[in-house]
Amino acid sequence: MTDLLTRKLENFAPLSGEDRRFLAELARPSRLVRARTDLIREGDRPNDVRLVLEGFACRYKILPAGKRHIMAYLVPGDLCDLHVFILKKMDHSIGTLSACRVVDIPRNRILEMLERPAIAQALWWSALVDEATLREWLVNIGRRPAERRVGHLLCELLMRLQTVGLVNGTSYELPITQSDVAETMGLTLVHVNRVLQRLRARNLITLGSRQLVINDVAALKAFSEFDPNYLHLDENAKTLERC
Amino acid sequence: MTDLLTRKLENFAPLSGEDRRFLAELARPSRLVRARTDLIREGDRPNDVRLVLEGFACRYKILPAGKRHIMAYLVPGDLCDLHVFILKKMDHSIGTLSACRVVDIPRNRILEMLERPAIAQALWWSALVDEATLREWLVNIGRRPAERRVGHLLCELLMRLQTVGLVNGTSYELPITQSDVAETMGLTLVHVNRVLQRLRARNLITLGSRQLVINDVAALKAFSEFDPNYLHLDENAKTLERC
DNA sequence: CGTAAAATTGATCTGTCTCAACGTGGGTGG
DNA sequence: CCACCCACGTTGAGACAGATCAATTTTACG
Repeated sequence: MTDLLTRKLENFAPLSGEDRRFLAELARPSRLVRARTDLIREGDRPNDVRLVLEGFACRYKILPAGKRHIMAYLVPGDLCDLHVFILKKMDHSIGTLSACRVVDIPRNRILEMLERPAIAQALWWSALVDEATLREWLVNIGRRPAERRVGHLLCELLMRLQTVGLVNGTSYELPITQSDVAETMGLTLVHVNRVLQRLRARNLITLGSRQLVINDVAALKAFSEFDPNYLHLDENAKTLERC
Repeated sequence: MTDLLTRKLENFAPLSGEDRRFLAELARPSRLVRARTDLIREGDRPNDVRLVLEGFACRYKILPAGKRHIMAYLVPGDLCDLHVFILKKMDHSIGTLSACRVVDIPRNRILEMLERPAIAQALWWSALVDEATLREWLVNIGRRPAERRVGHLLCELLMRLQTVGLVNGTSYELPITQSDVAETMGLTLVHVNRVLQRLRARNLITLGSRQLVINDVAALKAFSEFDPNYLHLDENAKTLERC
């Protein structure tokens, strides 16, 4: 439960004991945020970086017609806005989906982090994986039919939550609403509902009361054309290169 | 025509004369690549960074069904794969759409670039803008009907090509195929054709023989819900912050 | 000039949306 | 601790944007 960030970053770069200690201390003053609350809004200039410890948050934009589109999920261990040091204004908002525990990490803390080579490299890795994920989502939404699209999302979350130890066998907590899924996939909530029923009917998943069970992981992955290489999880660099 | 990269980066960070000289020299040994040719493929481990000087290239993935999806356009002045130093394997391919002039910049050249604070900052800015563009595309594909979707793309290209001086008034060369547009927008080539006709009928654009004229920029932007803030062009930082 | 790539047109089909109810479970105030 | 209530999930019927299939015309170019 503790040290999710460490756990996640270690997936990529080997960290020293001191690195680990440093990261563990980051999570010190955390706060609770209720569901459906904005952490930062489009147009704001961010002052610090947020780290999610518990719960699901998301990046989103609101369209002129008032509809929300979700562009990324932030799950425990995820860090937002390393951008802080470069871009002046947020071009999108970040809000919680479920109740969350978050930490606000001030700028100078981040600068200290970036001075530790292993952490810095792992942080860039994480930023690049976020970008790769965006590309995969683009393909997912652009090209796959609704059923595969939703299946793909469930597979991705399985992998991501696994890296922070939030998966029990083949099951994880999914504290979001069907309407959230709809706003993520560019679908209607009505259609998401039917799609989930069809995934259940195919005996691929069991979903109820915020708990997802993937009945047959290999089958769901195959069905959803899920190829995890975009998550770059197998690149546990033993070499420390320059950042 | 020369120094597109300089021109682009200056949009964000003020560069010294020496910075400019440095960037100008980068483009030295350039090569021509014919249309529809891969520059690098999914699975490859990149050795150097590519810079596009002329023509259009794109990032793409091929789906199991054999269909290609384009996830980004690379236009003159665009740099690919700063990732080189972090990620081991390409999770997507890059290929030319039209004939292109490109430069291959070796690793050590890049390291030298990153040692120049102004250039380094501008480079990170550019990477973050690429990511923001991906998010905007996600919304575009996920939520907007075909006509607006295509209009949005044309507006974005107008802005991006403007920053490198490739726009004449309100017109620019668009050396890509309707089928390329289809593969970018998650639409059918047949439907893209009809959409373009409708945009012409609305008197928003004139398009023929690789040349696009936007008849009424304000109208097209409004119609396409185009808000350029995600390109972060107005942030000509006069301050040099730490990277 | 000939030929292949690109653009265009027409007819039909379908996945997803829209609108409109209705069911349900878990939290909260009385 | 029960009853109410509201957010969430579910179901049905009908409409439509965009897909598919299949030609045909136009353009670029060797």
